Amino acid sequence: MIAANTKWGRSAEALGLYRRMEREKVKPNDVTLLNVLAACACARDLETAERVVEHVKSNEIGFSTVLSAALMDVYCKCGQVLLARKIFDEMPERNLVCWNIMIKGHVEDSNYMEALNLFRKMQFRGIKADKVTMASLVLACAHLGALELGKWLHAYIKREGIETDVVLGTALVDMYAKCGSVNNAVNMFDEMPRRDVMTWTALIGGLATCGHGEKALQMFEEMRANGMKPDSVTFVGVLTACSHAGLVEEGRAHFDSMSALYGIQPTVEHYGCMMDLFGRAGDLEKAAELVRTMPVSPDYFVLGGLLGACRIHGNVAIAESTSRRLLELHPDHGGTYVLLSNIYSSMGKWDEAEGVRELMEERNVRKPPGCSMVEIDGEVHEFFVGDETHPRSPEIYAMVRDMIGRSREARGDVADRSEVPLCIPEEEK
DNA sequence: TTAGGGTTAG
Repeated sequence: MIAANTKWGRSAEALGLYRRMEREKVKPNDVTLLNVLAACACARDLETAERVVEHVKSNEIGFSTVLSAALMDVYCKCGQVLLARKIFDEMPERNLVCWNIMIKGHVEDSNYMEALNLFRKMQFRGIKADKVTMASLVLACAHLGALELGKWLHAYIKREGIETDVVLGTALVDMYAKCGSVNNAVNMFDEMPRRDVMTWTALIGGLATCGHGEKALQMFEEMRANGMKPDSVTFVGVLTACSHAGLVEEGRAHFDSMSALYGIQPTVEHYGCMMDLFGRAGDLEKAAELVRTMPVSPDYFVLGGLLGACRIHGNVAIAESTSRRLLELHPDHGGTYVLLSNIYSSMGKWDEAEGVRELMEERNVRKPPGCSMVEIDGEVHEFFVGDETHPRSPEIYAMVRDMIGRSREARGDVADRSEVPLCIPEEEK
């Protein structure tokens, strides 16, 4: 009963059954506890997992490889990666599943380098990776923006004859799109023999954020023509495509079709996209009105996005009311202060800008420095804003200068590329 | 009866 409930996504019922066993003093065996841990992993229930650990210890059941793996997975999913890693490091025997759980755990913890490190160790020990290992590693590359590494993983998958099923295929589509390689994402998508909603959604969202809004909407039409039903996440991609491509009316129509045609109720994410749609298009009043009237309360993303739009379009009034709300919600978030102060200073309101900086000082709020990662020759380098200590800094700044120059040229902002500063000016650090 | 992988707004 516990296994079946877990399998069908009813982890609360599964955990309820385990509590009932405890009450009725029915002794679980190792298989019961394994299933309970699987339910804990689904429900992110650390407390019950700790009760299972106590039970294993006090009843001389012992931690088999499988039971330890299940526990590691609970720890990873509950954000306790170090606890999982301790079990992993102390295990007398590790099979492929253990490695896969730990690699995914590090990826979820944003520790992509450690995930890739484990993959290296795995190869060193002669353990063959499978499609599950690869999906996690490809995801790590997607987060890092490590295109060359991602391409290498793709080649490795082909060379080792690892099956590219719909999950791994979707991960590759997503990785290529997140690394900005639209052609590779589309090619991967075309190559796949089977695609599901997530595959289509990954491509649509990827095209949208890479600046191919029209193509994303075209794929959305193709998706529907293929009889594939979009879900709530698909619409986030569709609305992103509209806002990035400046297609206000299309965006509005798609937003309305969500509930009318598909019975999908818009969530805060979708309202965020709509706010962005109006904000990017320069209609700050409409963006602000949407934030005022939306049926779900706007979160940090929505309000922060509105404040960002105010900076782009230089709207002080809406910026002030929005940052008031943001500062009430998150008084120790440095980004809000910096953004508001930059809005003031960009309009020559130096006293107000200084006032915000002083408030920040008073409240002892710090803004963590912005950080970028750049991949050169398959190696990922991390740079902080104004960082000149990295040995490859001059090269990176030259690249950034060139990129900014090109985008300004494309927008017609600056004709002469030499006007773009080589280093980030002191005051922006 | 038995552990692992993919899509989400500024």
